[in-house]
Amino acid sequence: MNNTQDLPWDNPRFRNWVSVARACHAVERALGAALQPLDLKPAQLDVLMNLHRHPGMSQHELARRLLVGRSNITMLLPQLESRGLLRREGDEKDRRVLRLTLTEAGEALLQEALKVHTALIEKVMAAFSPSECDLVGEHMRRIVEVLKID
Amino acid sequence: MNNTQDLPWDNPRFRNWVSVARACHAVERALGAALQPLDLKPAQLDVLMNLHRHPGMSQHELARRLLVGRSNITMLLPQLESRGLLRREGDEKDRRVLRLTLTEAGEALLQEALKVHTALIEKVMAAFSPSECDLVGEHMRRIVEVLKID
DNA sequence: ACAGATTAGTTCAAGAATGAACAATACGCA
DNA sequence: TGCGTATTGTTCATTCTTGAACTAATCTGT
Repeated sequence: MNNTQDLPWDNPRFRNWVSVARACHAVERALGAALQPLDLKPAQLDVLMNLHRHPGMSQHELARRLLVGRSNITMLLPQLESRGLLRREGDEKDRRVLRLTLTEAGEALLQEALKVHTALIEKVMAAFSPSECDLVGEHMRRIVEVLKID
Repeated sequence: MNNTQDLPWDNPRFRNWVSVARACHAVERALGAALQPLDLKPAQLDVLMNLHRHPGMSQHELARRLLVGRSNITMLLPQLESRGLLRREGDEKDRRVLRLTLTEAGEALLQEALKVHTALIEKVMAAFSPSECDLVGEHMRRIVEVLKID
């Protein structure tokens, strides 16, 4: 141990954010393992979840929502499309954009994956009381907003 | 919007964890951008931070602490070593392990990077009161413990 | 109407991260 | 002592992600 310098580990915000980041990393890893039987990666599940909630999204909208590059979406979608989980159809009005929707198979797989995902999160968040849980969520959503402005 | 199914978005734990994950992702991305002038990636900063706090760590210990594969460490270290930021020296007792320590240059660069990192986190965590902040940190550390057992 | 600037999506090469297979070393127990 | 097992770190092939350059389509201002 080395604390002779003026370092930020006794700064509560710093120390606790580091813990948040570690926990996220750990949960992401656990989710990847838990999804293996469904042959889905966390990034692919994110796509399915977003398309379920916002059917008809464009690829660009999806990329922004996932905080990811547009090219990443381009690389990600064909895997899912060829598995018959989603459809890409050209927009009539604007022929540059492709509208994305889940197929029946996509919805069905999403349901299975969400069972796994929910179970993991329930386990991990069990120690949060409802009010703590909502408080944290509110703060986190504000963080994303603050950084979006940057 | 599509909420005709029995989906977990009205489950507070689920919805709020998703927000946590998004915020982490956003902060990671912002950190990457902020560290660019120092020619450091977030993963490399993690290495420096851990070696500062635990000098003489082995690569295996470092990998476990970062929740990362050993091979990742093997790929990561030469970049930092060749920049003169850390030393790898064989352990006398056990000739399999390599002990890792920061050089003066490594400590100096770490100080610079921590200024950037701390400033970002301060900005992002500004809305947390001290007690909220500690509460969240405690929960997150417990999450990592829970998953470590798995 | 039309030249210039924007925007959506793709391609491609480069950079990370992963896991399985491997070499060298250490340990444990007869 | 010595044999079988653990562990440490490396290598390598594969997969993911990224950002810059590119094409096609749309919008804007005159």
